[in-house]
Amino acid sequence: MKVADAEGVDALTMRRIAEMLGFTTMSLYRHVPGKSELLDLMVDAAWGETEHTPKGPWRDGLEFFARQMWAMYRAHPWMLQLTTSRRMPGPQAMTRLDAAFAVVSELGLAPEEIVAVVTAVSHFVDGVGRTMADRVKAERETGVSDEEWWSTTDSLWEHFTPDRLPMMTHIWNTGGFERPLDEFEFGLARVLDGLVAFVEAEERPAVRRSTCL
Amino acid sequence: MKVADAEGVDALTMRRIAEMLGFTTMSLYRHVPGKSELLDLMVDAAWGETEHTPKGPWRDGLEFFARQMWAMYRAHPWMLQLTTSRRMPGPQAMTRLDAAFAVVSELGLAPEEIVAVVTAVSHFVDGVGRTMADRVKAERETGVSDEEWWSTTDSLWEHFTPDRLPMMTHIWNTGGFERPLDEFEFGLARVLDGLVAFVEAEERPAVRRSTCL
DNA sequence: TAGTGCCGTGTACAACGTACACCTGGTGTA
DNA sequence: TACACCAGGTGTACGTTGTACACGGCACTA
Repeated sequence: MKVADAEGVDALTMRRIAEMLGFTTMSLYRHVPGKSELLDLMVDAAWGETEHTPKGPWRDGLEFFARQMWAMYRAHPWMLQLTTSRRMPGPQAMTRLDAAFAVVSELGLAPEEIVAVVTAVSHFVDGVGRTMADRVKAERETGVSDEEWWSTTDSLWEHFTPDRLPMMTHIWNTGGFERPLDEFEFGLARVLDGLVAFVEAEERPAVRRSTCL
Repeated sequence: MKVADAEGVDALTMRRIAEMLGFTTMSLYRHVPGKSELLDLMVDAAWGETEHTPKGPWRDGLEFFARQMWAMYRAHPWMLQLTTSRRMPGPQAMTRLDAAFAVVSELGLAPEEIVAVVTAVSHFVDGVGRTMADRVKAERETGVSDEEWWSTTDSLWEHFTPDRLPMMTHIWNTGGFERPLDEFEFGLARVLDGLVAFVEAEERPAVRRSTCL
């Protein structure tokens, strides 16, 4: 995890891990069936580092849960480039999920609704996390972050801006991209507002059941 | 893209592409600098397949935008396992984004707010898409989907359910996992509700500017 | 004392992206 | 007509990856 945090998950090879531990590469396979299982363990270990969501007002609890996830993703961006090869969350992630369920359990929601509420929050955090992780990776790989990047952007800009992207040019010219709102803060507040509206509605809107897959 | 859709992005090797086109592997490098640029092109081509977001009531427009993204991700789940090596969206994605900006542009929002609103929706769709993509990948790789999977799940369940996961067991026992709500439909409605609340508020809540990175 | 696992080692292989040197046929210019 | 040029296709080769497989030593038990 130390390597993945610092140099990205691509730098995390079995040989590298072994070298760092002072053993040979193949010795690792005495303790772990393969690399993907090892990555699964890393992911669950990261979940284990987060704090347990406390009981309390449900909106605060959900917000806490989201912020913990966000902190986790910021500390370990590699989590978002991994496909969770197993289909179920690991035990640590399960524990955290359970606590999040508990927070919304006193609202009299149907069980599917409890799941849906927590899932909606997770999906949002996953989404922000992903673009954050991509940004981190791109910065590490290309080295430079601002000086070179924005200059090339400028030239690109002139290339296809004219009238094919009217709104973008307008936003660009009025500085909307220069001082953006915090994507996580803004989105989280909206998602939670939307959930409040759902929970407080006298008759809750029906939602389609999941089609298979 | 045909290969990636059907067999996953891991099956998409340069040799495979060349073979499919009837040329040798290295001939591809006459047309594309490297694989990652080719993947960038694929991603942007997928954006090009979606329909242009029409003008109209802003909530409908945003919903349309989200549904188009969702359809795109369902058709091309591999898009979500790729790290967009370049930092800017391609021209097709740009065009779609521009149309989405246009939809919310008549609300008198500040430019940063326009960006934030569209970004929030995208992040949510990204998040749902990601877990969907993982599920698709897992099903392809492990072959079986239900019969074997749920049986192993059952045994796992007995293992650590007792009292460490009270809410999960409760939800499990009351069938909350068996007939889940559609994650996309549910979440999208909440996110849009939250955005409506934001837009209609007399004084819009301040949001922290993005801290760098 | 012989047997039985656990744990670490070393070599080897297939698959990947791609660098590099080479060939080849069509086109533009003298 | 001659010739240079070069976009586009070919073939071989290299380094890196995950990991299969055969092997060696150690501790412990019957």
